[in-house]
Amino acid sequence: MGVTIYDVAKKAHVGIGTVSRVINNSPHISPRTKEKVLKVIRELKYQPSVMARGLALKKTNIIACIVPIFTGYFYFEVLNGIQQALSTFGYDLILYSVDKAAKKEEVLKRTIRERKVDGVLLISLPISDKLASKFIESKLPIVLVDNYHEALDSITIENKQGAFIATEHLIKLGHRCIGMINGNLGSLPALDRFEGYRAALVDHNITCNEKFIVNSNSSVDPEINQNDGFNKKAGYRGMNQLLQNQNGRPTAIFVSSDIQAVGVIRAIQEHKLTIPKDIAIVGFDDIEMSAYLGLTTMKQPMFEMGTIAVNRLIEKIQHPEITNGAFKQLLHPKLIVRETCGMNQKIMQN
Amino acid sequence: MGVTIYDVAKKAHVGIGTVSRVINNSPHISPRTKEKVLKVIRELKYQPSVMARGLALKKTNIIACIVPIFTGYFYFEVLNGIQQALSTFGYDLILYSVDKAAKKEEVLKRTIRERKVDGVLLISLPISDKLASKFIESKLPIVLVDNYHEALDSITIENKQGAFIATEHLIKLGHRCIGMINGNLGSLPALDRFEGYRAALVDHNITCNEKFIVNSNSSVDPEINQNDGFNKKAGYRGMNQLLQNQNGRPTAIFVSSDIQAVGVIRAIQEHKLTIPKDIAIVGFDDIEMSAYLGLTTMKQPMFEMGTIAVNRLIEKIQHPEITNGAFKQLLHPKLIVRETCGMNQKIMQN
DNA sequence: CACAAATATGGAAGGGCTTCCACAAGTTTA
DNA sequence: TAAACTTGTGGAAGCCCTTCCATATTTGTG
Repeated sequence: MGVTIYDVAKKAHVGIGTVSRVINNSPHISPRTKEKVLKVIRELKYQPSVMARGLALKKTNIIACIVPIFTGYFYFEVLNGIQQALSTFGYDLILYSVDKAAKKEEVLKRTIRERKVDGVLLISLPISDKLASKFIESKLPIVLVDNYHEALDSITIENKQGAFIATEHLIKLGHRCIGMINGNLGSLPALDRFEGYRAALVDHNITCNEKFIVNSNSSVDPEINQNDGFNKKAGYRGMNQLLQNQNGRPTAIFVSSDIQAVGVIRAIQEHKLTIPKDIAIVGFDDIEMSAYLGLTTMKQPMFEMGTIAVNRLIEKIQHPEITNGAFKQLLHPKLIVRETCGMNQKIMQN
Repeated sequence: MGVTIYDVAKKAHVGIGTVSRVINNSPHISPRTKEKVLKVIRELKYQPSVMARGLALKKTNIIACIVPIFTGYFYFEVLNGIQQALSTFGYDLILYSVDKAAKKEEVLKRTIRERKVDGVLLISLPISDKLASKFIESKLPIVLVDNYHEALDSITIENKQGAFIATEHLIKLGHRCIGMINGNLGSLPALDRFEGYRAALVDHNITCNEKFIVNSNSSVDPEINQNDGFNKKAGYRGMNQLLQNQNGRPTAIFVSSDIQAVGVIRAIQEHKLTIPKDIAIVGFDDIEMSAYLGLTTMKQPMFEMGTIAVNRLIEKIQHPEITNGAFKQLLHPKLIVRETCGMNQKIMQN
């Protein structure tokens, strides 16, 4: 708040370069001077100015994290992983939450232009080819989490495989009439999960009834479109829609996200049906709440996704020569069996 | 990424001061030159360096937001409000999530020293007298949200009043044996809510049975202590504890947070009891999920808290002469009646 | 029309750091 | 003992802005 490197230099009877070297742990400095300078720094409570350093170094020690307008534990968990990893590297996190695609574009472009951050983490948000190449050109490191682009580094999970496992689990439990409640097919995860679901049915020679597949494409209700349809309301609406079908109903449903499952469960209960007796459910994500709902689901390693992303990003910041798009981490979801699939009665532990 | 104010000045055949004035909308500039400079800026895609500007101005246009390690919609909502308000002012948000008290101290001290941010928002986190005066002394603006300190500005909600209303609602529904499941009494909100609960009972001449009051003080389980006991597990454990009581059970319970209520509901269901028939519930917070649980609760204006906090903080940044501690905004929670209290059968709308 | 006042503009200084070059002092080598 | 390296240190220059002061230009007034 006033004490600068000059004050320290003067009081320690050394040059500013020496002080700078001490701060930055430069090897070419004698232990004696180092100690002397350190002492003065302590006395004066000197703290280097982040701004000045940033200006000289063209580095901010901040990374930007762009998330959809967050309304889900998924982002919480991922952000927690990011935070934790980041702090071990001494980086700070600027958070941008964007509601609509237009704003996303604007934020991304601005981060490139402004150079306020050393790197960017883009969570669950697709990126256009044009913007992707802008990033490459600008040499601003970026890592995608839970989304994919050919030319950029990314961390994704095996959505298709996960959906396959989830659906197969229901099949193995004897279900032959399995519906799916999905998010917006325009999003990659939703599409992949749909394909995995279908593949499992095909694999087991089960014809899937198109009537029992609901996705939340282009609803007029903006709330339902939020987050690519991965939200409670979309689940609630989807399930109601499915249950209104007069030609019977499925005995089991694969729901493409746990958050939707909350709405699905609600809808089922309102129809006076019982889970899993009347309808069994498997979700996807394993958000914190899922254990309390007894929800069988595919667990995503969310926290881990965050830490992996940070590690890669820091690596890229430190080694700018690393080529973009070489890193494609694929994580595997894991089946967590609870009650809604009808296999266990109780797994909650106190 | 290279084009500076000098490049613009040269190409536009003006001085750097003129360019600076154009960027900053200084009034003393002729429309002609302004247009000329603006044109060059566009051509060169010039973007002022945040760092350099920060150095010259001693301003970063970033504010820090410190939250408990977030695992609750409450913070989501507040953060959303903050984000939204901040972006209208052109500020960015650095997020720090702290797990333990020691880290909180460290983060706070660091923000003061580093001067990386123009202001601080402290969410749901108590602050020591010592640190509070350090902030005042440092002239770094700070606003507390969901917590209180005499000497600092704060936005809190009427916890006591809210708890009173919630409890009274149960009383009015005919309940006479009302328990409470609370967070950690060491936290102000928990204490206030407890007082409100008791005041309501006293007001209606109901003696409260100490056996039916459970709080999550100092559990050995760190998970239960997290977030001052406002978490699912604490609710789950608390309810189980209450139900193990051999001398009967209350007919209604006031739960001090919706997130705990999730655990409470779970525990009740596992005991094969029905809500609200066997036990009625009223929560506190009205997190997003509450509607889907049919949970009657006290709604906190979370989003609004965020925006109010930002407005005040920006005001303080712009007018450093404003005295600290003069601003004490008290918001009022509102009763949202759903099903768990036994009053309505269904309020969910599609 | 002359001169004062208002307005517009250029650019040096300053903000606090890192880095590089130059040089001093100490050490090794032939 | 001189020459050739090492090692440690000082401080100018550079990073890119804003601001202030000096100067140039325009406008207004009697």
